[in-house]
Amino acid sequence: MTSDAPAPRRTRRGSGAVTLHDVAKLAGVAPITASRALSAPSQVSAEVLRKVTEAVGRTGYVRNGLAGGLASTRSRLVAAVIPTITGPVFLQTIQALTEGLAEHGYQLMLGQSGYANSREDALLEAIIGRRPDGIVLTGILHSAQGRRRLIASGIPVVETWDLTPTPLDMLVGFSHADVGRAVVDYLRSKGRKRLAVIAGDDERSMRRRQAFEAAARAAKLADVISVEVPAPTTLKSGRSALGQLLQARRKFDAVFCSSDLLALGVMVEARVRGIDIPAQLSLVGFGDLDFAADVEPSITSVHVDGEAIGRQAARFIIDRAEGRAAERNVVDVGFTIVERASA
Amino acid sequence: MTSDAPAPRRTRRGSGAVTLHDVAKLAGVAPITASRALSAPSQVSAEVLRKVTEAVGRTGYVRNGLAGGLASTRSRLVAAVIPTITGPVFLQTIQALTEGLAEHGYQLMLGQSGYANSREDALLEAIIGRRPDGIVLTGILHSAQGRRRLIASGIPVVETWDLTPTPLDMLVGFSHADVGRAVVDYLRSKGRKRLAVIAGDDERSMRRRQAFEAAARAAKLADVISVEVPAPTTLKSGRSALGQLLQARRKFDAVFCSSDLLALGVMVEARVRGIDIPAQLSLVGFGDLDFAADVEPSITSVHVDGEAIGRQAARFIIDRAEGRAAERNVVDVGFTIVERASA
DNA sequence: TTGAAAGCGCTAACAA
DNA sequence: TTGTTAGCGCTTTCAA
Repeated sequence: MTSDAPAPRRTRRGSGAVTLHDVAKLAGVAPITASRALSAPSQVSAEVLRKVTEAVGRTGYVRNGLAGGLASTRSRLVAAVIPTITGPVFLQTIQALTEGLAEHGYQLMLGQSGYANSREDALLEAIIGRRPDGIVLTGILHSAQGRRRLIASGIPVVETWDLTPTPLDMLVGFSHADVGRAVVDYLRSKGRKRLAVIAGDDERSMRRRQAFEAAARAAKLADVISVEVPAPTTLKSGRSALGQLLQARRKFDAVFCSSDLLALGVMVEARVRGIDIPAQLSLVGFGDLDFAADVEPSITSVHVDGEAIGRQAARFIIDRAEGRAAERNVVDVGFTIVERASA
Repeated sequence: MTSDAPAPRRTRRGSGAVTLHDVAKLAGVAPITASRALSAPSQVSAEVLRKVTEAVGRTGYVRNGLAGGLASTRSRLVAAVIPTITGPVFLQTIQALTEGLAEHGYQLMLGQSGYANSREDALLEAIIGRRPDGIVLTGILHSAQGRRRLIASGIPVVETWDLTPTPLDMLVGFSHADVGRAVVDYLRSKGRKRLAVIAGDDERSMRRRQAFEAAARAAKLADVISVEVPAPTTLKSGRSALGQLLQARRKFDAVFCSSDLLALGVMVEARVRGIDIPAQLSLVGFGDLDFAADVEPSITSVHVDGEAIGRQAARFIIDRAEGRAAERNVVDVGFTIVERASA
């Protein structure tokens, strides 16, 4: 048998992995049929399904998502942008998001923007270039150019952990201003009148702080004493912030911290200085991290359901990707003040 | 002018985004030339570079990474698998990894395997399907099938936070057994003789614990009293574990905890029970989290440079992806015991 | 229910 | 230095 087929003039070898083509050949069907057997089994006869499934098993075939994404313009990739993974605030959200996505075959890409807007534009470009089916933003998008680009890309966006009046697209969060006001109410109900606040210098902490200050003013309380600390907040900055508050030489009987870590720092420092919490000083944290309930005294904290935020964000994006119309684009998950020993 | 070109028989509309083709046309060059201008500017004349850059600016072109990845079999995607993002241990590693990758245009995909091996196989399939240029494993890969699959995929793998004698591929970590032994030495040098340990039930914590117990035995100390707590460890489980140790009604003058969170729990519980740390009880944590230095008393802890691990993992993968031969496949980052007030 | 053809947007291989 | 051609592996469109 002479082979007089022209020799291939160029060869390009791919990854060498098993392709759908191989599976189809082994199963004795066309590639497209094998494709359907895998992605829409109901559209295919039982016999074909069997043969394809068997061929997949024998070859160890794993679908090439890049090729699939290119062909279908659905990458099943979702990007999440957070300021930094080291801050504990968003972790539950990211966890729930990852899981919610994984259940539907979507994979999370993680990007860190930093608390400054330094890397933001580059990050956004890298993300958009991967053609994700959605982008989840936690924390503000600083750069106007970035916002424009995102909108121009047409990629569904979910902003989280906030409730802006002008969402880019979809939104899951709660009102930080309401938190500030609610904590004032709470402290007043405990008979506290001289309020202080320790807050990170990130956008949202500042919003809580401002509302806190305004509410105190509205309630005719003494001016709130404020200390600003750099984000991300730490136990250490909580300690030194309490020191600063004391130096101000104005009395205060309650402190609202913009994170539980700060609150813990205040607690440590207060003990060192012989200040009794809650007798002399009420303490309210934010975030209701795991440990808040288990330190002594336990920390009263503003609880936010970060998990619900992540789950809802996943749902938003998947619904959009699968072409389901959403009933609404904004979800307010609210918050609660969990009363414990510290206040 | 009659157009008698045959009408296109099928049309398929892509994402609608600007393509390299558009950019090339606008710049008056061939697509491949535009491609080179963007990915290897040095291979292109200044004039071409200028025209292409301008065209990119005017169109807002963003490269389609899926298409590029498919064509070049280099996705510039790297997957990281961690047990859960909620445990604070790996965060610094993930952060450094993300950053190290981003600097070179690589993007991180995050997967959570859970501490059980439940989702592991599905996760691995989802990851391999994305054809990442590398996979970073933090935490053990339980499933044998998973390991086989990973190897079969040919994707570079970096295992981290450990030093196994039989790495799948590349490895950055330190010896957990050495940690256990070093802590025994340390406590002995402080005159402690009756040791206890509180350890999470994950693979590596157990390895530290076993070495700790063995070293105590080798040093002819009394048998170590052990309490095992479920991973991920919490402050709460640290508190109750101290309670359990005390119930054992055997004296002990030092506790080694498999995480700083556990150690903090022990500290809280000890204070509640009137046990003086470090006078009556020495306390050593693990991880040297942020807060360890700032609580009262500060916590002596085993410091591991999680950041270095992440950076090295990024370097490993990028070197491999760019075809640079590595000098070595295993890096031991070691650890140090940071002496503080608690021991 | 199955298949043939075309092409998603890019880059490797080759040629000029 | 630039361009031509041919895919990468999959899924959409259209047809049977």
